[in-house]
Amino acid sequence: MTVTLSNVARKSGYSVTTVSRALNGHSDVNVETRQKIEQVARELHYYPNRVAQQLVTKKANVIGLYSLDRETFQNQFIALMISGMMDEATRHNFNLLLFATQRLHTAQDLVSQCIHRGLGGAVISGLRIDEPLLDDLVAMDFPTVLIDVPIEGPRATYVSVDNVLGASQAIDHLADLGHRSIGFINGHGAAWVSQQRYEGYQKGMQQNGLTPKSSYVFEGDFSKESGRRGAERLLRANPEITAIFAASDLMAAGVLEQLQLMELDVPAQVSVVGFDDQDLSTHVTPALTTIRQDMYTFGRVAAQELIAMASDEDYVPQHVNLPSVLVPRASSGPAHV
Amino acid sequence: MTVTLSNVARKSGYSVTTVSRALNGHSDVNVETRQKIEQVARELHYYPNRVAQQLVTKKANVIGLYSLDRETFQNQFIALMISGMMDEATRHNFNLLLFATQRLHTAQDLVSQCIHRGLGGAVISGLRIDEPLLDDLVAMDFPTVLIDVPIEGPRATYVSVDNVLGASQAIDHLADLGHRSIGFINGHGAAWVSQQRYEGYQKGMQQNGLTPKSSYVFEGDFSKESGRRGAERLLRANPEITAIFAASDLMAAGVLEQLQLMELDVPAQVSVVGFDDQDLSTHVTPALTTIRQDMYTFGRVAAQELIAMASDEDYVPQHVNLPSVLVPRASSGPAHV
DNA sequence: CTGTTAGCGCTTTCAT
DNA sequence: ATGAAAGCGCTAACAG
Repeated sequence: MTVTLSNVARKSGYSVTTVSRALNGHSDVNVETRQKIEQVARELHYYPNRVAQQLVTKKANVIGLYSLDRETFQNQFIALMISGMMDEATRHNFNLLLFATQRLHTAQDLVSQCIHRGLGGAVISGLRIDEPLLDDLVAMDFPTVLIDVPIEGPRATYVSVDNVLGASQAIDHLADLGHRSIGFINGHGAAWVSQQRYEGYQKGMQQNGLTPKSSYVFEGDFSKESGRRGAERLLRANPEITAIFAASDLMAAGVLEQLQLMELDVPAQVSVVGFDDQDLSTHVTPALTTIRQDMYTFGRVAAQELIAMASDEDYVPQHVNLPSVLVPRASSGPAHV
Repeated sequence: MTVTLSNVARKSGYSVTTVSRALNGHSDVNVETRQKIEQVARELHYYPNRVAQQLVTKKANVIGLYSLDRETFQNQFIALMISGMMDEATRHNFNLLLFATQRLHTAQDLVSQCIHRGLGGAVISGLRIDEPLLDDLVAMDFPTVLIDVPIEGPRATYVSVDNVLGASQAIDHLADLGHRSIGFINGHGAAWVSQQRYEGYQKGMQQNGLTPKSSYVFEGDFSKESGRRGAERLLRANPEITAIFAASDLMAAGVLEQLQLMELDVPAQVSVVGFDDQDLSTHVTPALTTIRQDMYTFGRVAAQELIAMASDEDYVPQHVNLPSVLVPRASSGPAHV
């Protein structure tokens, strides 16, 4: 049924070894021999059995993506990342294996599983900052790239934007528009990015001569509903607020919804800025001003680092800081007087 | 470095064979022996090498997803499907491998590649109805599940909703609200679903005693922009139109945008109905009335059929018709008089 | 340049 | 109930 090397060998009259070398482009094969063999291989529709290849070379041509947060998986964030990883993997003749899991066990188990599945490395997304196995993981000599978790080691690195900068860009933008009372709706504290964006909010306020009051900050959980609730709270407690910065587009969409409910015009009465620049930011009304992070590139870069590590023992992984870009749209405008 | 069967064998004092059988739950192993072996395996953090397993059993525990349309990949449609496939795969101890490719070569090549990569079967999404290799593919004795392409064979089937019904449900809903002039913005004709939804539109009109004029139909391409353009055309050519049914939520979002531009109130002046029920349908204003198809379940069911085929030579694949459900929201209302 | 031999880690007859 | 031996399809020394 399936065509193997020895089929090609028999039909071409050469040994399995020679056929293998010919097909793998080794230099120690006669040109004519190679051509004949390639010809036969084509006729027979031969494709190397990757499984057998992998078993013997122990060189995995597979990278994996672990997505820890199931809900996360369903939004565009991860879809774009997968897309980027896929492109990069394809380019290097790697395959992409997907896993979703609620929780990771020990780092050792995780790594064993990966290795035995033939993975050359794994991207892990959705890890909480307080995840106990984090430290073990970096010590593990297994190529790992983390998304939005600041970990570095000889075989581990991470990809992120500068979230402090990103958040302060948002505040700068609003301050430039004359806003002085700026509320902040953050994601849940277990995410590293939340801590960073909070820091960026503080920094942004300060560098614009504004004092961040603690009542200006609401901790949401990245969901739309938490954005809605946050806007309600913030505005009820601080009627002077003229702008809200939400740490995700989805939460910003919730803010928009709540403002409409409260019959507050955006941006005439309240300006709103999100974070991510997912598609939904152009679907809502008004279109969201937001801080863009390019998840497709996250995926590409993560895969790139992983493949480099998997292919070269000595490759030293690089932490990659991707740019965060302010995308001004209709949801932000001059502060009313 | 990695723990193998023979490590466990040596440490436990049994032969590789026995250890293998013990760990695989064969009945011909002494209970105590099994316990001892399991104990050692646990201590050593043993995990079976899937690659080796696969090579010898030729039973692939991997299924693949081919996504043919790159743009498609980036929307929620495919992300939810992946999520569903992943859950189902995990449940059955299968892995999920991802591929994106612009075009497929011959069916034979596709299948060879899959087999040599160790795939037990593949889900293919984004195939055009006129794809030449379709016929070969079903003849191929390789487990295949197609998404939204009506193909059936001994080892092939497809998953879809009844798109004719879905579209007619949309028209029924609008007709019930008193609309008589209903425009239709379709997806591109190369998609099977477009043909079906067109048929459903016609049928829906007729069964409500309405005559579908050809000028009421616009062929878009599933993009938001084409929805916007469609609304513009339809309304310019037929000012009497009071409702528009778009064959995707994204196009419906474009319709909404255009109507706002034209200062037509939704739903007071024009009602809008979409198709899919993606998240964006609740992000737009007003929230979209739409025909829901559950892509997560698409993924689960597709994986299920695939795994059943891959695990059992004799399993006869079932075409699965998932329900389409009208989800009434704010974008549709009574026809104005 | 080409072939012989060995072995990756595992499962599976076939004996015992 | 357990073990010895063979082999899945391939690559990698090592000879010649």
